[in-house]
This record gives sequence, C-alpha cells and structure tokens, in this order.
Amino acid sequence: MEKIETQKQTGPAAEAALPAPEAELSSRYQPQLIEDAWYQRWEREGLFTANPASEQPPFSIVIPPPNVTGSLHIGHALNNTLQDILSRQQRMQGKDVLWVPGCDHAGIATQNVVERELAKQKTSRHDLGREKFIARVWEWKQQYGGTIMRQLRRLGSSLDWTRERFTLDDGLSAAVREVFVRLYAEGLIYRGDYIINWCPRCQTALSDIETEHQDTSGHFWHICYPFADGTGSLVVATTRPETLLGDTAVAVNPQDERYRQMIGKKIMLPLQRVEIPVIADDYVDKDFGSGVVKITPAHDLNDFLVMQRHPDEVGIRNVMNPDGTMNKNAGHKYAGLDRFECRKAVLADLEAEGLLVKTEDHQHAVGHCYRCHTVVEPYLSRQWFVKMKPLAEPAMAAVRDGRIRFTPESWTKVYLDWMENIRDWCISRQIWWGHRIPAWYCQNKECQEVVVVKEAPPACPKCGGRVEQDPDVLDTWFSSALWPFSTLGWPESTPELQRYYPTSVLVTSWDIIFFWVARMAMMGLKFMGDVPFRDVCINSLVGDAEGKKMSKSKGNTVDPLDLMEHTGADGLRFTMALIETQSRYVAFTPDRLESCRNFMNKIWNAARFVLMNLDAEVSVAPQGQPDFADQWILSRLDGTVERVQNALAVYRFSEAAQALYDFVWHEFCDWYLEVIKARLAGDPDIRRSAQSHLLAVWDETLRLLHPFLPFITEEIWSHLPGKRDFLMRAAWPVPQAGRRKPEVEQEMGLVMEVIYAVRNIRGEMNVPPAARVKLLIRPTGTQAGSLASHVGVIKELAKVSELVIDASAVKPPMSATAVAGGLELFIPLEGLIDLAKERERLAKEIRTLEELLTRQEAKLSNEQFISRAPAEVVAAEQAKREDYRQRRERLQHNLQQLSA
RNA sequence: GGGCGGAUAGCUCAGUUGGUUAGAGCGCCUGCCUUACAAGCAGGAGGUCACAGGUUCGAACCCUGUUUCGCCCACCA
Repeated sequence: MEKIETQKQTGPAAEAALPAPEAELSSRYQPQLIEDAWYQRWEREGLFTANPASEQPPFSIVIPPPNVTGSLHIGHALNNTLQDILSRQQRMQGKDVLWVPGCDHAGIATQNVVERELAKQKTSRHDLGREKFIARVWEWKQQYGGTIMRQLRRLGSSLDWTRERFTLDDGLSAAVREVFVRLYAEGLIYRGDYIINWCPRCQTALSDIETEHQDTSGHFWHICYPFADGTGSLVVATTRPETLLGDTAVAVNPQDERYRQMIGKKIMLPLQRVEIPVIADDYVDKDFGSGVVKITPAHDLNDFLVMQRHPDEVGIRNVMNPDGTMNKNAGHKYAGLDRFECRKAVLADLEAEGLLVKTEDHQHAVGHCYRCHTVVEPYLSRQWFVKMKPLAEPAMAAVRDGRIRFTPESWTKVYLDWMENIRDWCISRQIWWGHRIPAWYCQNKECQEVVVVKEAPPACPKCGGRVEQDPDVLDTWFSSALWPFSTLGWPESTPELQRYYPTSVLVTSWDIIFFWVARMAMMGLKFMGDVPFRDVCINSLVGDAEGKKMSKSKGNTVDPLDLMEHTGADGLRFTMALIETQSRYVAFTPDRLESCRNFMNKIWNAARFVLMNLDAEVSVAPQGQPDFADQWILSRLDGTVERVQNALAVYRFSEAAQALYDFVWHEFCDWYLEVIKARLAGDPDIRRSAQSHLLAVWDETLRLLHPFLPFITEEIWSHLPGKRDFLMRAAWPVPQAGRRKPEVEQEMGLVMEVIYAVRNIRGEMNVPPAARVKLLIRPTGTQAGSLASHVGVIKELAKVSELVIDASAVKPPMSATAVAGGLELFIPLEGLIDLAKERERLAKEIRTLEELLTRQEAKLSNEQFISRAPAEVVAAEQAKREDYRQRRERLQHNLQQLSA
C-alpha cells in the first residue's frame, strides 16, 4: 500500500510522460516511442513484483550481480535477455516469479576506479584515510551505481525492484559475518603464513583464480653457485634471478648420483656472501635443467614447501617490499630497486663476477593480476584462508547425482575437475572497500587473543585488553558466494527464503564457473543444506565479428545502449536470443542486429495489416468453422508453440527464436496473410469468420512472442479489439493436440508446391510480374480433388488468370512445363515463351533429377540396404525413386515435344 | 604437461538420439515502389560438411588418427 501511495505522488508527472495509446498503430515502427512507457506502466502496476503469499508455484532467479562500477555491455544484454525470457514465460505460465536484481560491490575493481579519480585530483586514499576513503566510495556509488540498473530497465528486464540488493547492504553484510564466524568456529576458516599471489600494484593478496597465467617468453639464466670451501660449484637455473638474494638453500634430488656427495655441503651464495646448505628433497626433478634448484622460501611456493620439510636446515629471507621493490634484506646495493630493475642489476653483477654461465630463451607462464594485469609475485604473508576440501565434497556430489544440472552438459566436467583439485582459498584482501574481516586482535602483548565474532567486542574476552579489528577485507567473491540466500534474507528465516530457495535456474557465463558458480554451490549446501539452484544455464561470451573477445582495450566493444537506440530493445533482445547457440563464443555482427530490426518491422506491419482489417466488434472467440487456411496456420502455430516450449525447457534460445522467426515471417506473413486477403474482401459472413480466426491466431502469436519481444507485443496487443489486460500477464500458449492436422499441412504443401512451380517458371521466363498466365494442371493420382478447392488461392498467389484441372489435358504447344507432387503443370506462353530458354530450363531440371535418380538407384540396388534397413525407410526410398523417374520422364517428354 | 571447444555457402553461424535434394541471416544475380511492410515482395546462383582411415545397409553427425585455429587448467625451478 505504502508503495502505491508514494508512486501516486510521482504519478502525474510520469503519467504526462506517457503517450496516450492511439487508436491505430503509427505507420512506422518507432520503438523509442513505446518502450520506456510500457516499462513504467508494468513497474507501476507491480507486474514485476513477486508475491510470497501467492497460491501459484514459485519460480526464482537471482541475477548475476553486475559490478557497481559497470555499465551495460553486450554480455549483460545477452545474459539478462535470457533470464528475462525465462522469467516472462514462467510468469505467463502462471508461476509466481521472483527475479532478484542487484549489484556487487566489486572490491578491487571499484576501489581502483575511485583511486583513479583521486589521483586525478592529486590525492590518494592514504591521504584521505580509511574512513574518508570509504565514505568517498559510497558517494561514488550513490552517484554512478544506479547506471547499470537503469540500463537493465531499458532492456525490459522484469526484475523485482522491490527486492533489489547490494552486497554491502546491512542484511547481506550480516550474512557475510555469520558465515565467516561459523566457518571459523568449525575450523574451516584459518589464518596463517603462506605463499600467496601478491599484486604489487593493487598491494593486496589475490586468490589463485584471480591470477591469470599468460605464456611469456622470458629467459632461463644458469648461475654458478660456488661451494664455501672452494672445492667447486653447482649450477642452478632460474627465471627470476632477483630472488637469488633471498635464497636460503640449494636442493638436489636424493637419488641423483651426481650430487649425492654434495648434500650437506655449504654454498657461498653469490652477491649476498652468506652460506646456505645443499639439501636433498624429492621435489627436485633430476632430469630437468641441471638437477639443482635454488630454494627461495619467501618468494616461491614450492621452495616454501621444501623449507617446511627441512625446518632445521633451511631458513627464510624475504627480500621484497609489498610494492614490488627490494627491501633491506636484499642488501644495501639492491634495496629500493624495483624487482625488475633489481633483476637487471643482479644479472649485471653476476656477469661481472663471471658467475653467469649461460642464458637461454624460455617460455613460461607468468601470473598477472586479473584486475590490473601487473605481474603477480608469489609472496609470503599472513592471510585468511577457507579450507575447501570439506566444502567441495558435497558440491561435487550435488552435481554428480544431478541435483545441480549444467546446460550445456559439458561444463559439468570443467566444474568437477576444478573441484577435485581445489586448493584452499585465500580470502583476505589488503584493500578498504569491502566486508571487513570480523576478527579482532587483543593488543596486549602477553595475550594476543584472536576474537572472531559478528559484532565488535568492547574488549578482549580473555584478558580485558584493548582489541583492534583486522584491517583487511574479504574477497568480493566471498559475499557473492552467498548471493542466492543472502538476497532472500538469510540468516533470518524470511518468507522469501522459505519460498524461493533453491532458485530455479542460474543463468551465467562460463568464465565465472570457478569464481562464482562453484562457490555458491559450496556455500549453499553448507548453510542452507540444499543446492542454491537446480539448473545452471551457461550462456556464451559475446565476441566481435572476428570472434575475438570484446574488450575496451581492444576497442572492439559495442554499446548495447547505442544498439537499442538504433533498433529498440526488442530488436537487440531478439538478436541476443537468436545468437545464443550454447557455444563458448558467439560473434556479434551488425547484420544480425539489422535482420532482427527488420523482423520487428515485419511484425509491426503485420500488426497494422491485422488491425486495419478488423472491425471494432470482432471477437477473439473464433466465429464459424475454421477455413482450410485457418486450420493450416493453427496447425503450424501449434507446432511452433511446441517447438518454442521444448527449446526453452532445455535453454536452446536460438532454436526458440528461430522457430518464432520462421513462423511469423515465412508462414503467418508469407502465406496466411496472403491467403486470407481474399476472404477479408469477401461477403460479410466470410469476412467476419476470417477476421475472428485471424485475430485468434494473431492473439496467440503475440503471447508466444512476448517473452522475447515484450515491448512491441504489448504495444500491439493494447490496440487489439476488446478490453484487454496487460499481455505481460496473459496466459502463454500451450500445444493442443486437436489442432495438429498433418493432412491439412500436407495438402497445403501441395498447393504451395504448385505456386512455387508457377512462380519459378514466371521468374525464369521473365514473365512481367503484373501479367497473368493461364495454368493447366494434369493430375495423375488422387490429388485432383483436393486441389480443386484451392483454385482461388493458386490463381491469386501465382497470378494465374485461368486455371484448368483436367486429367485428360493435353500439353498446349508453346508452353512451359513443370512437375510438382504428381501433378503436371502447363503454362501456355504463346508469344512470351523463349523456346531456347525453356529448353535450357527443362534440361537443367532433368539433369538434377538424373543425378538424384542415379543416387537413388545405387542405394536401392544395394541388397544389404534392402535387407537390413527398416522397411519404412526402404519404402520411402523406393517411392522417392518412382517420383524422380516420373518427373524425369514427363519433363523429357515435354522437352522432346518442344524440340519437335 | 593435462583438458576442452571449433573447422559446414563469399561472410557470421544453425544442423536436437545416424535416414527428404545439408539450412538461416547477411552478401551476390534477375525482376518488381503489387494499398501491411523497398527495413519490402517474387525468383535464382552458391557447399566432395578440414583431411585420412574405420564402424554401418546408410555418416556433416559415431570411432581412430592427422592438420589447423582458439580457450581453460597447471607449484618443473
């Protein structure tokens, strides 16, 4: 109630902005005049709002929350179009639909954006301090954060805006703390010193999957490590010579005969002039390189693990600052140098000392920050981690036993493979924008208690000392992992949570299966005891015309808002549906968009035709018996309903869109509308019957189209006769067995064949379009009877002046001939016919038939085929051969006659 | 190193358990401003489905291998 009141206040202004529906459709399709208005009407009427108290079965989707920093790109357009198609279809099918909108705070990304703003103003987050900086980000969020949500409205997304969420909302933040505290209590969250991926530019830890490995051509430097006692040396190879400064051991394989004697000896580490031991560890592959590995525990994961296995022999020396420069442990000569500068300096110095044995080119994968693409440094630091194995087990089971089902199915393996090899998740980030880790440390040096609780404790519960909260925040994906239940009110037991969890389907792209889908599965099972979604529909990534991934840096992006400006939201939506074929990448090409815009125009014009041929009093209830053409189109429509329904049920959006396109354009417009014109111009009774059936078919077609094309269909619908509620809440069509008429479709097929054949002759013979021709049909079988009732249609659509059907007809001398479905067609073309041309045309047709016949004979002379193929297949092939034979004979006969 | 996906018309792509003359959009050619639509209508050309084997009565589709393009994962310094 309250909501409606507030809306009324803004009502008059909004109302004034809406154009009053006109009696007729404008002669041109102008989407920009109708789309925003309809969205406002739907939203004001509460048509997007779910009703937890509803009697209807629920259907729910949570949006993959876009980054607050973002604006709508083509991938969002695709992803949200698909979700909206499903939501609208389900709503029309009587479900109580909840599609939850919202944004992700996108920790590092957003912080980077605001920091760049600050840099422009010659200041920084460090100048501002934590509190002021965070306030600044919130300000920024208030100002720009709504952009993408507005753009989703523009696209027509039927999101329930009364339930919009943001990952930093109070409720969602409470959920984050709840989860953290519970996992910590169970020992599934822990804190420790490990090698993590460190971005020296963002100055934060990253998880493994936030590190993107790129193959890079680098070098392999072989360096001489002399023994301390002067008895020789070992050669080690490295791709990162600057880490030499942090070496605390050299390792060989214990089985390696070459080095067995050296184990336990001391190396005098070059440049650093410190002694380090030679140790033995199985990790060393004796067949790789020299079989000797330098051990740098503070800057390499494997080396760190080696150190842990040899705690008494191997020390640790961190030689780098968080910003990627060398620290004083690196030695005064190198301290302060950037890591890559230091690399050069180290190499130069080794060279000078004659210790650089050789330099090889080397291809290797180098980790880069997924946010800023800086080279990531393996770095020893104290971080928070989630223990993943116990969480992954149930998440794997849920997929294995089908409680979660991927579409396309092939993603299942990707998901499971990753889960099988999962490693603990580093969740702490050294940034400020995000959920602060709910851990407090007692400042009393004697105590040092770590307190992990949901709300800040006033003092240390153990010693009463002062506590300070951990300065770090959580990985953004930690809160995203809770999205399917945190948005529904968890940990409170809300009606929404009861009703809409598990959600029905998750629609997302494959690039975030690990980041998001897998983690939601784990967290949902852990905290809700059930999967977060039943189906995972994986949509494509949209590339450019060359199939390249779109990115701002490549400059090959297209702005969906520009596209909608040009084509309307519906045109873009249809393009998105048509393009989604479940392959990894789909190419966005402007001609595809163009053809969809043309389709919108076709629909608009069909609507105009329908409207201008309806009288105001026409009722939707069909009057009188359906005519042959009505039966045909209803049969085709019914098939289309089934195709679209089946395709959507398995998320084959392209197939569904294609079925709609074909039906509307090539059946409804090309044939039904053309055929019905005569009846609409006929006697009042005939006209009325035609109108009512036309309206019924069009009515249902609009319903079928609506989930794909909500705006244009709603607009057209509103102009149809009769007092009409929103199309958006009309019932979606269902297939009705009684409407399928294979015999009618077959008969219509024959009529179409005749018309095609005549048109072909006209086209090939260059008969002027306006000129009418005579047509003589000689039936051979039983088709004559059925054909007789379609004389009018054939005459009209094939531009025939006079049509004779006669089994004893004789081919008139100067005439063109064709054979269609057991019928022989003669078109007398005295004066018009070009004999040579007709001979050529016939000869070509005969050649085609001859080729087919040869193939057919070969097939049928194969005894294996006759004996082993199913009888109906053999029969069909035989019938085909007969058909080809007859047609060839007729045409040959006619050709001879023509030559005579 | 492991895994995945693609190779079909000039271009971008469909082709759902193997069985009509392999389809669409765009482009191309011919003719049309025919009162819903030139953002359109009618007709047409264009493909040894990457290659080589195999399974089968029958393969674009299933199997094996090859070539080639792309992607994902990975603690060989």
